[in-house]
Formats: sequence, C-alpha cells, structure tokens
Amino acid sequence: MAGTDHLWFAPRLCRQLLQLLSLRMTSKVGVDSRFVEEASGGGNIVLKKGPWTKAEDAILMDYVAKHGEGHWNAVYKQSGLARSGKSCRLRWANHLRPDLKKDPFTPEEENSIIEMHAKMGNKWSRMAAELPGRTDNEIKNYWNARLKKQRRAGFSMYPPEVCFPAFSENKENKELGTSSSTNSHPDLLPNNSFEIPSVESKNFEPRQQFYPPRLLNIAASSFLDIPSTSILDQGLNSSCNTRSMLSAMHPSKRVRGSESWFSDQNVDFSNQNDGSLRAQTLGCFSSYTHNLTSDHHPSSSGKIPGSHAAINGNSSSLELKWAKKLDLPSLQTQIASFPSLESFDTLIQSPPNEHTDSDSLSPRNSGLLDAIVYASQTKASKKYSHQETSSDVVNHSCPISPLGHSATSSVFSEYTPISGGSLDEHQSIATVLGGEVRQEKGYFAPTDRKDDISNHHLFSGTDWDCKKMVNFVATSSGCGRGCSTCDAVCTV
DNA sequence: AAAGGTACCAACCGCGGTTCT
DNA sequence: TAGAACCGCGGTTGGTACCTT
Repeated sequence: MAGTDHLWFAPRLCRQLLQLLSLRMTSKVGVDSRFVEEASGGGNIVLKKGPWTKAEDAILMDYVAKHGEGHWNAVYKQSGLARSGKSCRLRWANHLRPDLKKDPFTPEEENSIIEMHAKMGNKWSRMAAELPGRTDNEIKNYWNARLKKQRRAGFSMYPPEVCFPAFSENKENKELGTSSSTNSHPDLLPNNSFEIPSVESKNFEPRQQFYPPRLLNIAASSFLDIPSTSILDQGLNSSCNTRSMLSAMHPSKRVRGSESWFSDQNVDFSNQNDGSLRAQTLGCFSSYTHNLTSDHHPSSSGKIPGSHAAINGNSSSLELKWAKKLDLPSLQTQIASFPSLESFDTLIQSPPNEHTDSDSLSPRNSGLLDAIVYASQTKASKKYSHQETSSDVVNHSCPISPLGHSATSSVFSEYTPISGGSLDEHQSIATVLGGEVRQEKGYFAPTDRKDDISNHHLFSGTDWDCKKMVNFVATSSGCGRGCSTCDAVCTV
C-alpha cells in the first residue's frame, strides 16, 4: 500500500481540491443542485451529489483501505471527501470494491438471476450474495432491463425451463397426493423454500405479471407459509378478477381505471358478491373455488393464514389491486393474470377433486362463458383481423403450458385445474371454440414482433422444443407427437 | 444528418431495521 | 426506553450512448 499511502496524508489537500471543484462548478451553473447542504454537528457541510470523479474514488478507496468498510459517515471527517455516507457506501459497494466483476453477466449468471428472481422476488441483495462479484444494483438494473424488454415483447419473464415442469409436477404431485412444495426443484427451493417471508406484496405486484404457472408453482410452494400480508392479498387473490382475466382473454383491450369489460359487454356483475360464482362464471378455477369454499378442504384449514381471503364470498378480494401497475402490452396482460394462490394452494395441496359437481362449475358448462368467449373472440379478431384470418389461426404454443396463451386457453389451460379439467377440459374448450382458439405468445419470442402473426407459428430466439411445434392443442388427435417440454400434443 | 426512442448504467431517495447514546 | 445515528435495501430517476427513422 506504500504506493497509495501518499494519498492519505492529504485530506486537507483533497478538501481544498474539492472546494475548488465545487467553486468551479458553482461558478458555472450558479447554485449547483449537485451540492447539498447537510446540517451536521456544528455546521453545514456542502456535500456533493452526482457522478463521482476519479479523485473522489481515490479518496474513498484510500479511506476504506485505511479504515475498512463501514462508518461511512466518517468519511468526510476523516478524508474530507464531500460525500454523504450513503453515497460513499454506494460508491464503494457498486464500483470500488476490489472483488467486483466488471464484465457483463455470463449466461450462467443470467440463468441464475432468473431462477433466483423466481425464487426470491426482488431481493437484489440476496441475489447479489449468491453471485460473487455482482452487486444488487447491477442485478437490479439487469433485471429491470430484462423486464422492460420482456414486457415490451409481451413475454413472460421466465423461460420454460423455469416454467414448464410445473404442470407435470403438479400432476404427479396430485396423483401422489403430495405437495409440490416438498419436491419441486430442490435447487430452486432450497431449505424448503420457506425463506421468503419478506416478499412483499408491493414487490410482488409487478412481478406477478410475469409469473407463469411454473413460477406459481415455485411461488405457491414458496408462499405457503407467508403471512396474509404478503403477495396473497394483493396479487394472487386477484387472479380471478374479472378485469385481469378479461384483459387476458382479450388482448386487444386493456381495461383500466373503472372501465369494466363487463360493462362493455353489458354484463353486470356488480351484484356478484360471490367469489366462487364469479370464478365459475369465468371458468376460473371453479372447482378450486368450490374446494376452497368447502369445509373439508385441506388447505382451508389455515395452512396459509389469511391467504384465502377470497373464499368467503368476499368479492372485494377479487378486485384487481395489482392491476394498478399494470402497464403491460396487452399480450402481457394475459400472462399477468394467473391463478390465485388459493387456487395454487389447492392445486398443490389438495387431492384430486372428487366432487362430481365440479362439472357444474367447469367452464364449459357456463353459459356466460360462451358470451365471454364470444366477446373475447370478437375483440381479439378485431385486433388481429389485419393479421390473420380465423381460419389461419394456428395453435402455435403449448396450450397446457402457461406460456402458450390464448384468449381462452389462458383461461382454460392456465386456470383450469389439472385435477378437475386436464386435457378433457381443454379439448372441450377447444371444441367449443372450434378453430378459433388463439394462442398468444407467451415467453417465446418471435424474431421480430413487427412481423405479422405468421411469426406465431415458430418460436424463435429459443431452442425449446415447442418452437418446432406448430399445431398444438390439448387433444390427442393429430400426429400425437408430444412436446417434450409440456403436455401438448401435435395435431398435425 | 438530425431528432426521437431505447437501453443501460450510475446515483439518489425514502424507508425500515438495527445499533448506539 | 426513546430518540438519534447508522446502515442497508429496494424503487426510482437522470444522464449518456446507441439505435432507428
């Protein structure tokens, strides 16, 4: 350190230098907003804000070398560096720390971030702890950039390897009567994944927009023991919300404010104070809702205290609280609308629905559903009429997959319980809709979204199996070749 | 070539938790 | 025990470089 020791003799010199700099800057721009006065002890200290100079960096580095990290508020006193302690800490942590990696994220790191985000949410510091040499700010910026990109493209934030296994797992779990929380991806859910108590609803709100069921699988299993003040209240409870559901169902229209899709359709649910009925009407986890309302439902016994706020016919819980930040492309909106945690709770924890009356709640038996579907089709076709004809519609993504969304399949594949609906249910829906089942893009990225809908036929930018699969519906007809990633079967 | 848009990054701000006095 | 100080975290903003039209 002898080479840098010389810097340490000169706090006064540095102070003078900074004062000079300060004078220069203020003389140029008058009262420089980058300098703030902070009352500290005896007098006011002019603390600089804004970009750091090399000289400041050197001062700070030397300070840390001499005094170690911490005591950031003492930096000014010790070194004369006119920066707040906060600023110093930030600068050190994000830029000056010697162990920082300066190069871009490696693919491994990116994958790691995605998985960790799925697991932790916006816990940047925790992610940073898992990625040596990376800072929380760096990860946060990376994620936000990614989020922005994905949003713009209308894709899910999470790739299939993070998302797809959910259903098969859930199926298996269902059959085994086990909770997926116990066996879903131990690598993603170390420590049984119950170490996410701090996931806050406010943080989850935007995130959930991008959570396909695989994530929900993770999330649900992760959140099972989260107090009701967590995401459950704000986001997941709302997944059956009419607004989100319907914006999902019909991508061309984003519902905002008090604007009601139903009112638009002259369907008035204002007096619908029964959450289950509403869910039924929407074909949204109806059987789950049923289960949830039943006394013997295993998960209604309070494993998730407060997480079933929507159960008791409290329609307010179905309000789309998390839509307030929903500034998504319409295609994303459907990704945003995902099953409630109750649903996942049920999905995960409850044995197959044995209630025969589940059929009565199933989407295909809902008369209103047809109206909704019709409206959805109408609206969707309006939007896409310039892009493709209805006969041209191809189910281009895995219908069971959360990532293959259609106005209807996003409801019936993503929201239909595996236990209750499964493939039969899908097939029925597909039948009901004839050839009008539209698949929206999920995570898969067309090479260029500006291209027309023909891009729907191929997923590019990924190497996932589904990209090669053109015609998929949840039916056993066709060639029967199955997607190796999901349960979809080729119909060609 | 210029203007507008976008992506990326650095830094700041507000808040909450912890520690100190 | 209460208030102050400190520290860390997450969200947001602003600046700059690059890209597109």
